[in-house]
Amino acid sequence: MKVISWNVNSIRTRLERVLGVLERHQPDLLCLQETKVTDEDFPHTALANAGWHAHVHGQKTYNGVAMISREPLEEVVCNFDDNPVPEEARIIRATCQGVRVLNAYVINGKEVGCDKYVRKLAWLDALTQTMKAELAEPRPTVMLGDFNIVTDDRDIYDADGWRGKILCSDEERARLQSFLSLGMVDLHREQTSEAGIFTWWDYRGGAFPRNMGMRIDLALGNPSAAGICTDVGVDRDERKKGDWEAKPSDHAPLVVVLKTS
DNA sequence: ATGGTTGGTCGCCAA
Repeated sequence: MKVISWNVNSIRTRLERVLGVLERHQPDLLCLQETKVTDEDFPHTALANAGWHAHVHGQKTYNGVAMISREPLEEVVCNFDDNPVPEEARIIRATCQGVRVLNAYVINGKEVGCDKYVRKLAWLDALTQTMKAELAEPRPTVMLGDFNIVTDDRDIYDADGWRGKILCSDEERARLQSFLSLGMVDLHREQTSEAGIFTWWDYRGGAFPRNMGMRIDLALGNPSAAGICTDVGVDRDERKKGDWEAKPSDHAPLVVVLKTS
């Protein structure tokens, strides 16, 4: 089964690209972040006409997550209990072909120490509790999405310049470690230890052509999921395409392949 | 440190 995670940065602006990714990759499941649309205004019809099911958890203007699949998903849950920011639509989970999938859009945090940063850490702490409860089930479980955290120096173009700053602080990395302490592994890092694999490039300053990026979109899996994960890769072409005529998202899709029976 | 681009929405906020 193929699962893709992609911060689409507005599904309405990039609907044609979403349809293109679905057509090109033929995934079983596409997990989107930053759909930036209410459930009412989500382009349900266009996706249904192309043969896809969509489960959505959105809001006006900001955030928003969605799961788009060939077959209907099971056990769909929006949001999570004890969320310190319940009004922000940042997580949706569902079961696809027996695999539990959590699709998360982690708070950016803006700057270390500010109120948004404090909320980011609290939200991640609460998510850890939800993750722990999910892992009580022995089935393959994957959490993927835009984590807005750079794991280590290999995952950013200028590690020294960013050290301790937002996305790279010890406190954020400790929250990432807490997921690993639950037994989850970074499925991408199971495949390669190579430095300079990025999933996001700033729109500003020609960051993409200069490859000034970061790996902040991740796929974590429990041992059961890791055991059947055969490939993880970044669809860099999707970020590349589009110079000025067909605008890309600032994130590239992260493609995860699991060998399900 | 600022930079400076994009999206939603229409004066800015967020990333």
